[in-house]
Amino acid sequence: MDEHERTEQDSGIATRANGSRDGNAASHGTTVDRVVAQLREGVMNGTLPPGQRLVEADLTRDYGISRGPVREALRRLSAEGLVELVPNRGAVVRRLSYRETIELFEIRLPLECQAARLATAAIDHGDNRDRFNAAITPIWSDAPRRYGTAYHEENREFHEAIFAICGNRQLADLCRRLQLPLIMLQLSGVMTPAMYADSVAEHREIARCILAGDAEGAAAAVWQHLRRAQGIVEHMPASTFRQGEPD
Amino acid sequence: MDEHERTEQDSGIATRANGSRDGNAASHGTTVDRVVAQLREGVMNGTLPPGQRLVEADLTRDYGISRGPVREALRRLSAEGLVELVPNRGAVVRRLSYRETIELFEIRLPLECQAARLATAAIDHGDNRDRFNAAITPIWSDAPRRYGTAYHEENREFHEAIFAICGNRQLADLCRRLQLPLIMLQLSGVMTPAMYADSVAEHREIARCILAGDAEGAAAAVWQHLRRAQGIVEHMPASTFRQGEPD
DNA sequence: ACGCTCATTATTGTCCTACAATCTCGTCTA
DNA sequence: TAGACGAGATTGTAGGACAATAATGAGCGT
Repeated sequence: MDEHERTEQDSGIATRANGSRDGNAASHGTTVDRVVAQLREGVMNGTLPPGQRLVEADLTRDYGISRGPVREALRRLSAEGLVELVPNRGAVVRRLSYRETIELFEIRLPLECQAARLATAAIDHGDNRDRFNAAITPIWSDAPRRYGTAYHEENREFHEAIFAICGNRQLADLCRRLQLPLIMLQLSGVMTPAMYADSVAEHREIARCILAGDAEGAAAAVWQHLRRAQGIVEHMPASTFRQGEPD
Repeated sequence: MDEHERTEQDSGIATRANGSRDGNAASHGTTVDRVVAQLREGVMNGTLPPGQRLVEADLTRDYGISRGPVREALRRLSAEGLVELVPNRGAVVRRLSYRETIELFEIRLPLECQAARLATAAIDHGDNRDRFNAAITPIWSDAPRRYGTAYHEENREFHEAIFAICGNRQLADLCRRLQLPLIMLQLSGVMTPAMYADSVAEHREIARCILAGDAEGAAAAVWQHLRRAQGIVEHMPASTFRQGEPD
């Protein structure tokens, strides 16, 4: 249902087409927060495809704000890794090269393992066990998984459940930022039902270890989970990635 | 007028890799780069102590530039973790709480282990072995270590040598950013000669594993190395850290 | 004296305009 | 055809202005 009806404006910025699922940011945020949220949303839901240029002048017009906040929003998204800033050339929605994608997995692997370890250690602090159980209920469902973004969402929420109880806010933030980048979206496009099944089984194993207090088991399960995902990415068509690596 | 852009994601820029070997921004960098470099320098050498306020108006005056670049420099340093941005209050040189410090170690641990693994795997690519050997020669010296910043520098360069050959630029950048934060500086103030000896011995063990191709051994050695450093930090006086945790 | 409200001040957030610096691209020339 | 060149597009920076917000301190009543 999301069309490519972006042929009217120069840079096709999603003015208001998206249904702003996270309306909270718009409420008390500053102008910059609002713009960052909207641009992020646009990138995540595909309205702003990788490689799309983000011209300051267009953004000031589309959002009705001045260049100051626009520039700051772009820097912030750049720090998040969602857009790329080229000196004197402006910002474009980031497009990962094959190598960068693998590099991100090499970072996520040990990091999410650590998050799983810490989550296991903290599972009985406060109401962590209850919150964790509540957050991961979907993974126990035997209903067949829906394709694409639907499962992508279940996956994201499962990992988020781990970050949420790991007790290390900086680690959690870092993991979230590394998960954002759009590989996941592209990933959901090439997954087969069998792959979904594998993924769900791995989620269950991870959850089992965490709930049982087996930190190293959880870490190993996360490692295996991400390695398999990395394997899928490695077999994606070259056209998925940005070409022309330096080096 | 010309309407041939934005047809797809091939808006031309995507293939433009960053050609900037950003060795040192001071040379041909933009205004912002210059300010960032100077402020970073000030934070690292103690001219700007933790907690020091960085008021935009003062900086515009001191550096003779307008507010735009000043603001951008502060955001960039904030992304680096060197300054803290408080809404409507401005920027202050970051001061880590005890908990934040521990959290950073929990991130560095698995990350630097991974860097050591990757470095071991890449030790025989290109001239990595030669470069690595050249960079770590100081650790083999039997001369007694000098206190304080002198050893701090040797330590930093040793870890840098690992990052440099690990083959994962994003991981290396991340590790560097996590090392920056000023714990290390404060750390060098409380170390005894025995601690220096331990640290050097651990460096040698790490180097031995990497050169011998023992990835897991190197990872384990890095783990132990950082755990010991973390142990030292845990026993530092409370006054070292920022008080008053949010939460 | 004490605590509270309220004006004052300091500082950031945003807008505006303008110009310099740099990049892109089409055209013209040799 | 290759290369120089110039026009247009876009970012980088300057400078001034005002609004929004948080810290400060004075005055007030009890």
